[in-house]
Amino acid sequence: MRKIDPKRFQIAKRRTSREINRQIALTLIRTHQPVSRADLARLMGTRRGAASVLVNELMEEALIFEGAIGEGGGRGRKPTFLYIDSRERYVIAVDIRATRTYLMATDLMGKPLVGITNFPTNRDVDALIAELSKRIKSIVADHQSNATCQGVGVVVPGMTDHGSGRVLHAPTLGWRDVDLKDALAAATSLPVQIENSGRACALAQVWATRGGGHEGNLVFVSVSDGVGVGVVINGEIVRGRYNIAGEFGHVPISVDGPRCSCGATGCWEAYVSNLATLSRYFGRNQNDSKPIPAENATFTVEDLISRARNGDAKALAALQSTARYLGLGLASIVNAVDPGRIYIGGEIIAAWDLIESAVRAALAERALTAPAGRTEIRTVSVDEHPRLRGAAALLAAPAFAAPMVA
Amino acid sequence: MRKIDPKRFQIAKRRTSREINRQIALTLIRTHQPVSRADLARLMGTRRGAASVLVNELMEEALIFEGAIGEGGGRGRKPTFLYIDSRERYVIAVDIRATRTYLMATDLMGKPLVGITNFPTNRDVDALIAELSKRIKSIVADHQSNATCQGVGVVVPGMTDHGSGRVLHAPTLGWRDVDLKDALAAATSLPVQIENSGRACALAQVWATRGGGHEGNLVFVSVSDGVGVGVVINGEIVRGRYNIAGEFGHVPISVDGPRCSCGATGCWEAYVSNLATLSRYFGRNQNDSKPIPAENATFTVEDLISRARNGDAKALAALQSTARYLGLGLASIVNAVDPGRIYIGGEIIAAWDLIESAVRAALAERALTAPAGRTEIRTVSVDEHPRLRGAAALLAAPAFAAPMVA
DNA sequence: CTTAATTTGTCCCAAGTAGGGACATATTAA
DNA sequence: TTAATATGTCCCTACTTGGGACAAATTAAG
Repeated sequence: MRKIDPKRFQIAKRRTSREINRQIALTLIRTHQPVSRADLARLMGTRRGAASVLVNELMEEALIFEGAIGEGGGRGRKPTFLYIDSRERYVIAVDIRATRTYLMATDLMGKPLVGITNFPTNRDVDALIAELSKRIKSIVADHQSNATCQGVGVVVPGMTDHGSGRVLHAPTLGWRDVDLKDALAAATSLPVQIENSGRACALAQVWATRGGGHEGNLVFVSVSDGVGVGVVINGEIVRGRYNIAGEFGHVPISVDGPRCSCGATGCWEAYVSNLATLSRYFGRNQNDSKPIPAENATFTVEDLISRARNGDAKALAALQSTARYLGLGLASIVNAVDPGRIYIGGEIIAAWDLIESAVRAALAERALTAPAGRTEIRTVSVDEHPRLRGAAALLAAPAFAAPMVA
Repeated sequence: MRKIDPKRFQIAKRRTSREINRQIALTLIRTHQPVSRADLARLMGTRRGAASVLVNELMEEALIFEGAIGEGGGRGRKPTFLYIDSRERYVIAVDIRATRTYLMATDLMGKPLVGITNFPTNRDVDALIAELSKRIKSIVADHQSNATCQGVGVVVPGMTDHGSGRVLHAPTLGWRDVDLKDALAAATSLPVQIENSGRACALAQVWATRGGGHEGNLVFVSVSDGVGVGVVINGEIVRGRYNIAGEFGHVPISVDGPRCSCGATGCWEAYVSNLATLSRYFGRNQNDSKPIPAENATFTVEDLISRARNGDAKALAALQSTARYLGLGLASIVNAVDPGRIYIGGEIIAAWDLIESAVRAALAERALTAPAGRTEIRTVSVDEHPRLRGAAALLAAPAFAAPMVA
C-alpha cells in the first residue's frame, strides 16, 4: 500500500504499459538467462505473442540478442535462447579511497571487461579529475570500435548528494562540498553518477543476479577506517532528506563511550572501526586522542588477525571485543530496519571464523525477538570488490529499473 | 530507481494504465477538493476527455460525486465541482490500550461519524472480541440505511504481523501470538486490519490531506508507557522481515544503562518512557526493579508536568532529563533513517514548551550534519487521537493507494 | 443588447497496448 | 511415417490514452 504523492506523480501514458512489461522482461532475461521467448511468456504469465513483441523491441535496441538454439528436454521445436547483450555497452566504475583510487570497466551484467587498475589518490580535486579522466578516456578509446560507454559510476568514502552529484563531506579526503559529478562529466563527456560507498555496496547486492535479500530489503555494513552502512528498502536505496540515511555508524552504543571522528562520543564506529580494534590491541584508552606510536603506524588489522591466528591472545581478545560491539550494532540495525539479510564487508571479515559466534551472540542478545536475532548475515570478502561493483551498478542498474509510475 | 523483484512482479494488463490514472485522479480529488474535471485534467497534465472518463468511472462506483456548480473566476462556463463521496462508505477504528479500548467511526476522509466511545479492556481475548463485535455491530446497525461499513481497523500496543493479522507480542496486554484479525472478522463479518500503534500513527500522518512529510518519508514517535515508532519510506510503512522494523525504542542510548522492559539494558525506552520520567522524579535508581510505592502508583506524567509548571524544580529537572534523552534518541533516528520530518506524540507533549529546547539541543548535538540536526519536528497532541486516526486509515487508505505494478 | 472570447464538458477517431486464438514450423516419441 | 508437442509468428479484438472538434455556458467588450 503506497501513497500517491499529490505533488510528484506520474500518470500512465500510452507507452507506460509497454515500458513496465519491457523492463520486467529485461529483468527476467537478466536473472534467468539463457531463456526462450516461450519461457519468458510463462514467467510473465502472458501469451507468447506478447512476449515476442517485447523481445523484438529489446533486440532492436540491442539490449538483448538471440544466441544458439537450445536443447529443449522433451519433444517439440527447440527454443532460441535470449541473452543480455553485454557486447555493445559498458560502464566504468571508480572507487576513490583515502590513499588510492581504483578503476574498472564492466558490462551491463557487472562482468569486468578490463582488470582493476589503481593509482594514488590526489586529494586536490582538480588534479584527481585530470588523472581520472585521462584514464577513463584511455579505456573509452580502447573500446571505441566494439562498444559504447554508458557512463561513469564513482564511489566516495563520505556523504554524497546523489541528485546534485556533490560530495558533501569526505573526512578522510578532506573534501567538503565538492562538485565531483559535473566536473568529471565535463572532463570526460560522459554521464557520471556519484554515491557514498556504503550505499553503493548495498546497491551491488540488490542488483546481484542471485539473492539480494528478502523482498528487496537488505543492509550492507562496511567496517573499515569508518563504518559505512547502506540501506535498501523495497528495492530502493534509502538516502533520506539530508543524504545521511543509513549512518548507523554514528548511532551510539553508549553515549558516554569513546570519542568518534564525527565529534560525538560512543558511536558504533568508535567501537568497531579498524582503528578501534587496533587501539584495543595496543592497550590504549579509547578516549586517548594521541596518535598511535610511529612504530605501530603501519600495523594493520590484517596483521592483527594473523597474530590472533598464531596464538596471540591479546590480538584475539581485541577481535572478540570488536565482534561483540559489531553484534550489538547489528542488533540496532535489526531493531530499526529489520532487513531480512545483512551483508558485512571490510578487512575484519578475513577473521569471520574467529568472530562469528561472538557477533551472533551479541546480535541475539539485543534483537527484540528470537527470529530477528537470527537474521541472516552474509560476509562479503574484500576481493569481491563490492565498492567497485556498486559503482558499476550506479550506471548499469537503471537500464533494468522499474519505471516511475503512479 | 527501484529494482524489479524477479519473483514478485506485476505485469501491466489492459486495465493497468486506467487503474493507475484512476487512483491518481482519486488522490487529487481527495487532496484538492473541490475540483472540476478541467482542473483535474490540468493537474494530471492530460486532456479533459481523459479526465472525464476517469471521473465517470469513479462516479459510477460512488467514490466521488458532483456537487454544486462553482464560481469560475473569469468568463466561460462554470465548473461542476467534484468531491470524495463520504456518505456511502465508512470505516470503524479501534484502539486497544492496556486499560481501556477506544472506538470510533469515520468516513473515507477520516472525518468522525460517531464520537469516540470507550470501555475497559478485557485482557481475555475472547471476551474482548465479544464486547468489541457487539459495539461494532451496533454502529453498523445504526448506519445500515445510509452507508456500508468498509471494515474495521484495529491498533494494538505491541508487535503485530499485519499480513496474517496476528498480535505477536503485546506485553502490556499479556498477549502472545493472538489471532485477532480472523477472530474479529468472523465475529463481525467485516474485513479487519491489525497494526502496531506506532506504525498506525505514522500512517495517519502520511494519509493526512495536508503535509505528510518530505516525499513520503516520515517517522512518528509515540512516547507513553513504552516508546512506539512508525517509519514511512517512499510513502509506504516499513514493517521489516520479522515485523519489528521501527523499534527504535530498543536501540540503546548506553548499553550499560537502566534495564528495559524488553530484557535488555540501556534502551531508549528505558530513558524516556513515562515510567522512566516518573522514576527520575521519585529519585529512584533507574536499575531499581521494585515497584513504585503505592502512594505514588496513581501519579501520572500529567501530574508531574503540572507540578513542574507550578515551580517544582525536581519535576522540571526530571522532564529536562527526559527531554535530553528524547533528543539523543531522535538523533539516532535522524542518522539512521533521515526522514525530513518527525512527529512526536504522547502525554509528555503537553510539556513541549518546557522541553523543546533541550530536545532540539540534544538532537543537534548528535545529528551527523547541521541541517539534519534541524530536522523538522511536529508535535501531535493526545486529543488529535493519532492512534484512532491511524486505525481508520488502515482501511480508508487502500482505496487511494497506488496500484502494485512492475 | 449583441457579439466575441473563453471555459467547460462531451464526443469521436487515431494510435498504441495487451488478450486470445489460429497457424506454420520444428522436433521427438510412438 | 504419423501423431504429439513445443516454439514462434500473425491477426483480430478489447481497451487505453492522445488529440481535436464541438456544443453549451458564461462573461467581457463593443
